[in-house]
Amino acid sequence: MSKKPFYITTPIYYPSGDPHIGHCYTTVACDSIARYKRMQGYDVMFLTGTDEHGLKIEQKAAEQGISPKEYVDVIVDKFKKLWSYMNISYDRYIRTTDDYHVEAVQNIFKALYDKGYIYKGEYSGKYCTPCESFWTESQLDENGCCPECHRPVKFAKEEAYFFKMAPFAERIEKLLLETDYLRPKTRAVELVNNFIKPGLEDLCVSRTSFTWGVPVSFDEKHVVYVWIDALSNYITALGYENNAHDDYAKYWPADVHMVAKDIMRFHAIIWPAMLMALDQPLPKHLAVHGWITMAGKNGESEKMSKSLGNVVDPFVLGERYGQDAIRYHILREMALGADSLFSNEIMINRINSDLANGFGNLVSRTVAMADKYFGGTLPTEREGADIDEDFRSVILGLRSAVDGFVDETKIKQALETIFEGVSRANKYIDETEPWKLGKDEAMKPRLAAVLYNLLEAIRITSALLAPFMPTTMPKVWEQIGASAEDVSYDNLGSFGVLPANVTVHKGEILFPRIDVDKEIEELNEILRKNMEAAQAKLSAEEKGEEAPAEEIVLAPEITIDDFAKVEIRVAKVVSCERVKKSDKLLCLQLDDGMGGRQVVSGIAQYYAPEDLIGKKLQLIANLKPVKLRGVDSNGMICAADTPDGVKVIFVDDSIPVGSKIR
RNA sequence: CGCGGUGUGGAGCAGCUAGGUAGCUCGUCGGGCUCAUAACCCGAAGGUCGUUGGUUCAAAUCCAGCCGCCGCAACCA
Repeated sequence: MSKKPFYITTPIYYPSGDPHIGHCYTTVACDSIARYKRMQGYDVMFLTGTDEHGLKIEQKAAEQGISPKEYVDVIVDKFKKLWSYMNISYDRYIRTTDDYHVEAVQNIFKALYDKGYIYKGEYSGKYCTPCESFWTESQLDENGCCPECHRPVKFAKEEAYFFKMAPFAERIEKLLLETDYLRPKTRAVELVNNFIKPGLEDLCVSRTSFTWGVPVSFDEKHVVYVWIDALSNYITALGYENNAHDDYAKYWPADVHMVAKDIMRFHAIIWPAMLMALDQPLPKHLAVHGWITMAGKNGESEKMSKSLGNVVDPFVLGERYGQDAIRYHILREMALGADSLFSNEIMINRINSDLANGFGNLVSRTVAMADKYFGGTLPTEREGADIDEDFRSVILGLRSAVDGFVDETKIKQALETIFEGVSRANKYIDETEPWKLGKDEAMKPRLAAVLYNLLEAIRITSALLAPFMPTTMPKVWEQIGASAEDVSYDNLGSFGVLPANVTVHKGEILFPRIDVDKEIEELNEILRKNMEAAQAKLSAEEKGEEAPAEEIVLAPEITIDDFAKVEIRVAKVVSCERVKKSDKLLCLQLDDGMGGRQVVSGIAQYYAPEDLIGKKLQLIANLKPVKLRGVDSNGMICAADTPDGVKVIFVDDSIPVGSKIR
């Protein structure tokens, strides 16, 4: 009988910086599921990789004066090292720069074009000349400038290819609302309301503004949009539209794509649309998890961020507590959809209470007793008791419960379940009081039965835990004298698997208990140093950039006549209020010396209305009026973009309202 | 009136779909035990279940309004 296939993927990560614990989150979760399914006997394909194209990579490489490929090679190496360190058992690693992937993406793009789902059109939008890139309104920074270089953008058009999304809207809506594709499903409504109901816009799927990407095979000046490139990895890695692999028929459709919530949209909408357009089956599940957030100073959480310098280095943590402890903590806190709080304290407490006190200590005390009372080898004469029954049934119930949770991608619950078994075992020791039995020679058969039951419970719980903590569990098996066969999946459904005369081997402490206060102090010290280093680096970078790299690119030269077209006048703020239902807009009533006017400005994050009232400022007086969030705006006030935000240019109070500025 | 989520003992959460003694983990306190990594086991304290009103014999659970927090979308002339 051939094994059933199981295909699980992480996203392919964007190697614009070093991997951190956020990357570990998804990857460790997928690894655990992959290992569990392998244990169950599935033929597992576990895919991860890196998404190596795009403008940002091109720029990063340019900064360092190396080619994009050289740049990503270095970082990809770091990813692979981390995965190896964290014991990630991926079966295949795809790089979007792999030749076969590039070729396949070209074929996919061509196929979509031939089917009429991709057409050539014109892209128009905000364009940043120095960066040679288009940005959508929402990508622009808080000043309405380029998010990359923070210089002003202008309206421009370029030729581009588009992917028709509309034909798939209805099917996607059904997929999200009526199937269990999306996990957790609570987010489906949000997606449908925000993206599908307003009408799916055609997606711009090619760029001519940079070259680091997959060229469109039939129109070489275009490169394929990174998301089309990236999402395709899930099938190209199996050999779809290429000859490097031949696993597509076997593994597709994927059983689980796991992603973090920030890229849910692409996987929930664009990816299904692509597959529908290609006439391919859809993946079975999209498991969306939250972010690891750092517990901040005031108990507030902040997203992990490199610029904040609060990224916890997985290598450092692994060094201190062991990879499995890190894996355990990540998995144990993971909830689908919700963010999970990460702090040194939470992690250490978790390691102590579950791993050291709970599981580790259970192994330790059991093995120690077998050693002490029987010299390590149990006698075969046994005496059971009623009390054993409940214990045994709890332990034997674990496997099917865990199976269920793993299938639902509920890793946290799976682990909780196993640890209920661990607790039950610790309780069993108290119920049976083996230390008393040990004092009475006549009770030796009873004692042997108790210890044997405990070893069996450890065998079963440790085997169930092995997919989650693959490094430590084999050490447990060593200690309880279990063979590889003893801990196979099939043997987790019954007691009596270990040999009756099993011999234990007392070993090292599995999870040493951690001194919380001392450890937190040390970790905070490390964190503080990291922060300082990050800050120093940041300011050094800024300085470096501001001096030579500060090549301020000026807009094209204009004549004095051009300038004369702009009419700047002094105006006084009469009143000011926030535009309701808006985060960024203030509505100003100005005395402009011409009867007054209303101007809307996007500075609500920097100024409170009362900060402005009574002040004089510069007004672009002849700007074409527009409506912003339904409010008329007749002009624009002058403000400077600074690293600390937007600063309005106030005018000396002695200058009369209405004065022309030139 | 953009959309959605959420508000439960000190902390983090479950319970809410199918109303009926408020539960789990950690922490705190008391007790027990000594095989064990000062670990383990038992017990206790601690909650007007955001708020107001409604339905009901009965509401954390259903309905309506309000408040707070979070996310998404919009908004930056």
